[in-house]
Amino acid sequence: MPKNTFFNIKEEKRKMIEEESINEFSIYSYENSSINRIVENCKISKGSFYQYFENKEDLYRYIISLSVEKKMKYVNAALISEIDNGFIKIIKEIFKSGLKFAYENEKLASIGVLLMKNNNSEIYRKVIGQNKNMAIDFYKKLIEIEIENGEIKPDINVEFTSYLINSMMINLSEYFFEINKNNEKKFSEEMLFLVDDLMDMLINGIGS
Amino acid sequence: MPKNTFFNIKEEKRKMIEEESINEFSIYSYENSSINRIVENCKISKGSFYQYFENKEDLYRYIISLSVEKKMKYVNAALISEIDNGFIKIIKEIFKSGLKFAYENEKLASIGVLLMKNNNSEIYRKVIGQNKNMAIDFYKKLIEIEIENGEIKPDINVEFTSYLINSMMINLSEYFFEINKNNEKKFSEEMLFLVDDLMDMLINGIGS
DNA sequence: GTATCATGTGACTAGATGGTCACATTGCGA
DNA sequence: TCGCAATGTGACCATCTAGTCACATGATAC
Repeated sequence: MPKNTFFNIKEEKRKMIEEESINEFSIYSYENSSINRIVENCKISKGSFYQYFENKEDLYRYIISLSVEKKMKYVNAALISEIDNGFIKIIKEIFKSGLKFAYENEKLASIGVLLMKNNNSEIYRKVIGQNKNMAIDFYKKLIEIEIENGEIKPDINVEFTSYLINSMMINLSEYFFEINKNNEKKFSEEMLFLVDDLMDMLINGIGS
Repeated sequence: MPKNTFFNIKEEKRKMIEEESINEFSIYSYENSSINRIVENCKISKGSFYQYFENKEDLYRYIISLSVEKKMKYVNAALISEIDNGFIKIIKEIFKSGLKFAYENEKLASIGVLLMKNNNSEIYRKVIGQNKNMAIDFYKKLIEIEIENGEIKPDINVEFTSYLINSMMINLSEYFFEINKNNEKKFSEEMLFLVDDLMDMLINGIGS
């Protein structure tokens, strides 16, 4: 966590540091990011920076925590409202809220994507660590329940399917970013139809 | 391309340099890899290295070309033998040959994975560049043909589905690596069943 | 006015990096 | 044995990195 000094400085300055850090980490991976660049963009001195944060990792973890906190606000709302409505509805809402988060917090989302991609790095182990399979395990439980309910084929490879759904969520974000980048389209319900397409594919397949 | 000198040196030495470079790039991304480390591991001098290669990029492109060439040998064989057997069979064989390549050339495959992950880096643009969507476009054509043949639903999102299949191939490799790492299982036909599972999911869905 | 303490500063360190270059060694043909 | 060209070398350069530290400035208390 940042030192107390960081929370004592003027809010304007604090926001500036947060903003520039988010910007840096949304462009560069942890390893390739640069404290020098951040302090230069913030127009604060190196010495000041190290009075606010223990080190680079301290700053990174703080920024990640901001991102996680914000994303949780989106996803939790979806989870709570759909918890009793079965697999498809829950997954759909998780995906949609994930997309919405990514659209409304492009840089924070990008930081997450970069971290997830670098899943062999030391910082990944440190930051994600034992929570690595949290999402996958969650999907696994949902699937198992739905198999019992007779909604999902009992002979599918649950482990692999959970992994795949998790990957799809990540891929979906990337696809979404790519479309958004090229087309300059505004985010709309139309974009969320992608989620419906995806879930339809997952449940019913593409074969006719 | 490497300079002529590189192809003049003793084969033993050349193989050594190739091997150590493959090792380095399979662990570190292009940006994080180190020529210093490579020459140290090869026990050649820095000066020698720069008599073989123009620069770091030159070496990297060469190693990538080795990897692509080898992978093509696997995939092309599959393509040629299955070209007339329809979408499912072709995709299955591409996936299977991809897995086989990854298993038998773990480090080369890892280099490819690292490059694909860094799809925002300068080196990605340089090396992959305009071939970025080659695989996706290929899947797109296959799907369109199969829609005409009545084998695939005509109302699916072709663009998105192609993208997804491409992602699946990448995810599959990663999943495969992860399983392989943890279980110390030998590669077997059993592993290839994953591809069958995946394709069954794609065609028929997981719903019952 | 002075003492004290929090905050701000940027030159500096040690360790990397990719790449260069003057020079040393080797091999080979005459 | 000489001469020349190909190959090999590692100290060195400029440039980057994260992190430190002696000092400067500012604010508050008395």
